[in-house]
Amino acid sequence: MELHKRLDCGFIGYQVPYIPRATRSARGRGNIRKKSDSNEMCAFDLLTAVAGKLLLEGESTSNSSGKDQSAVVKDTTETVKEDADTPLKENHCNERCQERGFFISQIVSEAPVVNHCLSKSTDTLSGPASVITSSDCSEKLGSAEQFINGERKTENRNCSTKVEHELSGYGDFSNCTLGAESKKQLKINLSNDATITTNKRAAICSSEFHDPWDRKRSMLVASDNTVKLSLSTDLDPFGSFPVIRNDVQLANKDDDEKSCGCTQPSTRNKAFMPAPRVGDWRMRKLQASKYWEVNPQSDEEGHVNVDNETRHVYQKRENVYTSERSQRDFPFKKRKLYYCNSFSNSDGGSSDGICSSPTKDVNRDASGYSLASSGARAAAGTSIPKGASASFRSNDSHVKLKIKSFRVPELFVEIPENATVGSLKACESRTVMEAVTAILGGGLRIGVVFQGKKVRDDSKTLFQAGISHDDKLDALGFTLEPSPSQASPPLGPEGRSRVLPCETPQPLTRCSPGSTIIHNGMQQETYNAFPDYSGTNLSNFIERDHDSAPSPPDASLEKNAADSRALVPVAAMDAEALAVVPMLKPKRCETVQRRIRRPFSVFEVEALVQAVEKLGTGRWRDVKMRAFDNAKHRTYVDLKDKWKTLVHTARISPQQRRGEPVPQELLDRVLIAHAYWSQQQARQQMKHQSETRLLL
DNA sequence: TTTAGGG
DNA sequence: CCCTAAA
Repeated sequence: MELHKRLDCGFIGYQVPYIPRATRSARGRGNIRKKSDSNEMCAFDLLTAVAGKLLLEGESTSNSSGKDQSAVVKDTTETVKEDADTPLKENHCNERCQERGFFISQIVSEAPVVNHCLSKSTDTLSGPASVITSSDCSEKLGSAEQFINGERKTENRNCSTKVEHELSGYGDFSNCTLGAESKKQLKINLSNDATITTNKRAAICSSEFHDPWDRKRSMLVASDNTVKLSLSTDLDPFGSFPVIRNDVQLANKDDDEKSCGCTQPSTRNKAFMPAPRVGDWRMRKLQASKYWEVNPQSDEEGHVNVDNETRHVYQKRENVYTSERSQRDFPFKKRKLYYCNSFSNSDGGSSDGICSSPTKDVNRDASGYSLASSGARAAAGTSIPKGASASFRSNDSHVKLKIKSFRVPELFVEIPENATVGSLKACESRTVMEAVTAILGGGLRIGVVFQGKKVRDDSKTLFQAGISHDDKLDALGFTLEPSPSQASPPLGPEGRSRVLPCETPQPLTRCSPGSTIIHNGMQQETYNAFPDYSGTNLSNFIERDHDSAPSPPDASLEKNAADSRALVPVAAMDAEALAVVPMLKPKRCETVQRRIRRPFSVFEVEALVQAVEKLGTGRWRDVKMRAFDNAKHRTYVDLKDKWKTLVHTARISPQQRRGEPVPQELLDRVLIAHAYWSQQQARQQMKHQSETRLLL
């Protein structure tokens, strides 16, 4: 049994230390498209660099709960269980998930500079694309709100460890933080006449990206859609919560050799399968469900489709390798495909399901936004208002952009309790690597948000878009989205698609961190669903939830979850058994929404009184079934509570009563019934007592 | 799961 | 309404 104990460890944040950047942007007129390029490359290079090489240290991230947790686990051969000093005991695991974390430090000097894309597009690069960094170093914790727009907040307690690199000057990155906690900034200087273009090409480039450490590209299945990274935290109306369907594989590098060369990419695209969830039934029940459209061709390997739901049928582990291999190859080939077929395929969210709907059209331009067209427009000299000439007075009319931080979704890792700390590190490292690469490796699109609105017209100059150097930096933001090429499987050209549910924790959920997915080696099927607050269906579900008719999505989810539960295999010891799963926001779990208050109507009171008169107090379940059977939102506890208050109300003077007045007649009946049934209860007790006495 | 009772 | 001990 012990073997199957798990440790659930949350991976909460990333911090990316200073990464030298070799490439300087070209001179000349900046063009935001290129700027997007550079942004993209910023993010991408940065993260890939991080993903490429990680040094993982187990470290507590709890900032307040005692020093015992802050000790770095050093002995990597010690088993977790034996390590009494580590807060990794199973019992505490769930509660402490959010307190524990890993800090990833990178050997900076070894971080290669990744220029793949950039160099590719060098020919078109021009402009003062200087990248300036400031290392306004980590302000710890609490700033997660930055990422959240309006009321949608998530408190991501993070593992903020301060990295205090100094500003490194022109053309360098310093301290980009992947995580909610830091406010490190990455500033980009753009000239004011740069144009805005969200670039597809960059995404394509990214798709073709080669890992500097020569990791097998096929190791990762990039997220298929809706990866949203928030770059501009304050302004991005969509990206605050990255909705991530993060199909991460935990492939061992070494596994590549082991695996057979089965490379039928079309046969298994588990990357597009949602992960099964196990855990709290209630949570599952309350999960909102979203749907992704995916290509139906992935339906081998025992994936069963029922209606709009996808079930997973695990196959034996022996098959995993094979499928894994092919899985890994899948994105690789897909990228190639897309490279050839780039533009047509990257026009935005054709396969986007509801999940991605909030942003799927970020880059969509009614006029089309192909590289060519925007380039042409730019070349033709997009008309500039006469007044705009002022902005060209000097080259100093630059718009400063800043990227406060990158947010990378939380990961949830499960590891056997008797695994060594070393394996924990190893797995975490790999997990993180792959997660990051999965997110970014698929390529990113960049959207521009100005003053809360998406700027769609890529051909506009910054000036035309109203982005001036006078503006506060905060007015301008970016959204990062997954490259649509990853979103729509190139295979299955007929375009038939099915809908996959994607779960999103909803506020009503009471969740424990430990109740998330448990998963084994087939990480292809693991995905991260981050709460997408902007999702339309979520609110629907919430509303539906407390009204009578069970909604189909709920039902499907339950089924799905049930299936998953049955199919989750026991994890083995090896690292492959580790899973990447979403860690539900701890804070939001705490902030379980109170049910909305629904005062009883007189009609309801009447029904209640009647039922109680008949059945008596103490049979609330019967009362419920008798009088409120179709009022799903009234539980028997509610009825009992209401009776309680009714009795109280009846006893107090009418002046003291509040709310909708209950007819005195009803209150009288309440008192009568209450007295009667109290008497009955007392009699019952007397009876019992006398009976027992007689027996004695 | 229900009941009972405090918060 | 929530929470939870106890049945």
